[in-house]
Amino acid sequence: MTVIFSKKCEYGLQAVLFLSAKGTGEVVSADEIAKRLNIPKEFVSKILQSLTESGLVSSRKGKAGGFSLAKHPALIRLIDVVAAIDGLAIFNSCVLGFPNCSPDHPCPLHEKWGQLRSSAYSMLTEQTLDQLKEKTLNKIAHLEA
Amino acid sequence: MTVIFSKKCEYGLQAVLFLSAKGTGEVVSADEIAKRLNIPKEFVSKILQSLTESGLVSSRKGKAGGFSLAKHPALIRLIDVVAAIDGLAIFNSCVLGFPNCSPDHPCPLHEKWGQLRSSAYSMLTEQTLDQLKEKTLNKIAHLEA
DNA sequence: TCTTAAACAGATTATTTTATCTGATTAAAG
DNA sequence: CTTTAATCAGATAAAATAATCTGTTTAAGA
Ligand code: SF4
Ligand code: SF4
Repeated sequence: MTVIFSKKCEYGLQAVLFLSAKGTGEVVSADEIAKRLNIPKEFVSKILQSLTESGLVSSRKGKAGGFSLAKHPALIRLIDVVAAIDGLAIFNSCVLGFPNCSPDHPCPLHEKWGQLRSSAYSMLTEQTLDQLKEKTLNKIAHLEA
Repeated sequence: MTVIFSKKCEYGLQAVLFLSAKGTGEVVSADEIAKRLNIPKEFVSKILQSLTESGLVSSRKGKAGGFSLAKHPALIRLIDVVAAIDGLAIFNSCVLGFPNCSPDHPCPLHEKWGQLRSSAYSMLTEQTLDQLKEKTLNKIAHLEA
């Protein structure tokens, strides 16, 4: 198998997009998130807890508790979520798994891959949650299909 | 962690690049490959066996046996190796892990990610082993560093 | 106050991926 | 013909990732 983001990170991104689509202040329970996104409840709960520690999400305990975004969606970039969960190592290491990735000792794909890597990084840095609200709502609406 | 290719695939690509750098006909033992690339011998051996089944590599048993490319390096594209090991699912599925990836029900990143995905695919399709010989040799030479 | 529903913390299990082992087969070379 | 060094096949072990469980704390609302 080939993967870009870990499951943790995928779920984290989905959940955070969902929270932003719900509205900035709104508190949503892990249970609802899990049901709407069809992902394991306990798992997404753990992930959101860790994002709470990272300061991207805030949580409220007790009945009617749940999670919400800790900042305005315009201030949360996708890269922030990725950095918090998977880290940024991928943007600094070799596609081919060779050690010592650097322009001094480039691997055979350095030139071409480096460009893609930068593009991906730029994309994740430029995209903020608010920009994706419309599309997120649309995707979630058709999720059962 | 975040990954593009599995370890299997990384090692497979490295090994195949190494074989091509060695010269088309030359037979190299798994032992030598493993030592030069600093990867587990038994593992790379298994991987090359599977690539033999796929028809990209050919093998010779017995003393002085080993592996060599089954075709001219100009005829082996990187995508062929990836397809044989990791498969092509990544080029057909959602970065965010949403189900039902398709232009009909695009996920929030579809537009931007789709472009990167295509670029990556093109790159792997265009690059053949022979084009990377020089750079591979150079990388391997500095591998200990 | 009591019940209920939530986050939270930490342990545990399950699954997948990565790596190793064991023995069989094959072929080169003395 | 025997030794040696290799692939190969299949089982096994180790590590990482994904998922679940168990119990505690917290707060809302009846
Ligand atoms: S191509 Fe070279 S420099 Fe680029 S990631 Fe691979 S090893 Fe590193
Ligand atoms: S962006 Fe949409 S269409 Fe593209 S991979 Fe993700 S779900 Fe699929």
